[in-house]
Amino acid sequence: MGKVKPPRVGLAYLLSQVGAHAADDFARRLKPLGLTTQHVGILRLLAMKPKELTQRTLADYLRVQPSRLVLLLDELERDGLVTRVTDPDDRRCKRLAATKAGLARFRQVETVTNALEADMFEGLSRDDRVALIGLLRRVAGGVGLTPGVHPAYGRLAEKEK
Amino acid sequence: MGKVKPPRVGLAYLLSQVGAHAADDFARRLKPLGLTTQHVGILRLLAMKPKELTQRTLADYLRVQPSRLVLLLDELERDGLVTRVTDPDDRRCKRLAATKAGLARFRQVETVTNALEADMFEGLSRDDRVALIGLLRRVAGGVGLTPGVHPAYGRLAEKEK
DNA sequence: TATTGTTATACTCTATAACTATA
DNA sequence: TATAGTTATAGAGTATAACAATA
Repeated sequence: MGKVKPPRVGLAYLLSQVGAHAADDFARRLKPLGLTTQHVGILRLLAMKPKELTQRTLADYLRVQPSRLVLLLDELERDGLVTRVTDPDDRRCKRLAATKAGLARFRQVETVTNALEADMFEGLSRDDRVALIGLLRRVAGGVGLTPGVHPAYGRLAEKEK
Repeated sequence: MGKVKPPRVGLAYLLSQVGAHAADDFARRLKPLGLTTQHVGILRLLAMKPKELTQRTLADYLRVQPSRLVLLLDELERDGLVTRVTDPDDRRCKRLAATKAGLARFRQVETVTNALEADMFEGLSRDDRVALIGLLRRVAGGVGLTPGVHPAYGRLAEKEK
């Protein structure tokens, strides 16, 4: 069945392959918590308790379609993790905030993340990990990635260039 | 508009973020060639001129659904990059091969890849790149990734575990 | 008239199962 | 009966445009 020799691939491929594995593994571990990576991206920001964060601001930052954000927030709100409150000063806007349950759920996510990293980088020493982080940060900075904003959110990146 | 402070993220997140960027950038550069990353995954294997490669074998190796592979091969065949020949010994099987045009197209892909890597890792020295490759290979090996098989092909990875 | 959030719609990608032809 | 390839169908994700409420 498996008579196929592995082809040679470059650094970018390797990076994308390992990165995709990390994302898949994370998504799998998130499932028992009833969350997707997109939910977590939202919770991660709301957990910092930013003031005056509206759906529009969040959509712009994460590069999600506002219409997509509606559905994601519907789910988070239904589970009691997030609140949407109409702004009294501008009744068009809704102020977003994480609930206590939302913050607690996010701490669970952090536990999941720690477990993932422990497994995934088991073979790497402390120094190795520091070196890897440093190299990746330099690449990320070089190509202009925003810290904490995952490209998978909006594939509109294609249009920007 | 952008009053959001960047949250702290870990190594796995950084990896997935940079990896997703690499994949997006590659897909963007592939578009003028009329190919997707999935097409390239197939071409990459066929460019090694393996003997007796059938659709079933390819699907198992790449972890694509056979039904999905049909469509991908339809496109590659329509563009004259790949041939499907019914095996005379077992008329159910089709032997796959890259055409001359297919091999030429794949060389163009390699040029695109080189350009991508030159841009993406511009800020890294030769030694940095070697170090990064080494670290990533160790992670890839540690989590059991198959060289040259991108997780994005089959999301059925979720079921295996 | 412009903007926020929402709804409706279409399109792509993936997954499943049913079908055919061969064995 | 089992397998290789194909087709059909349904589901999730994404994108666009249209819409109601508010400014």
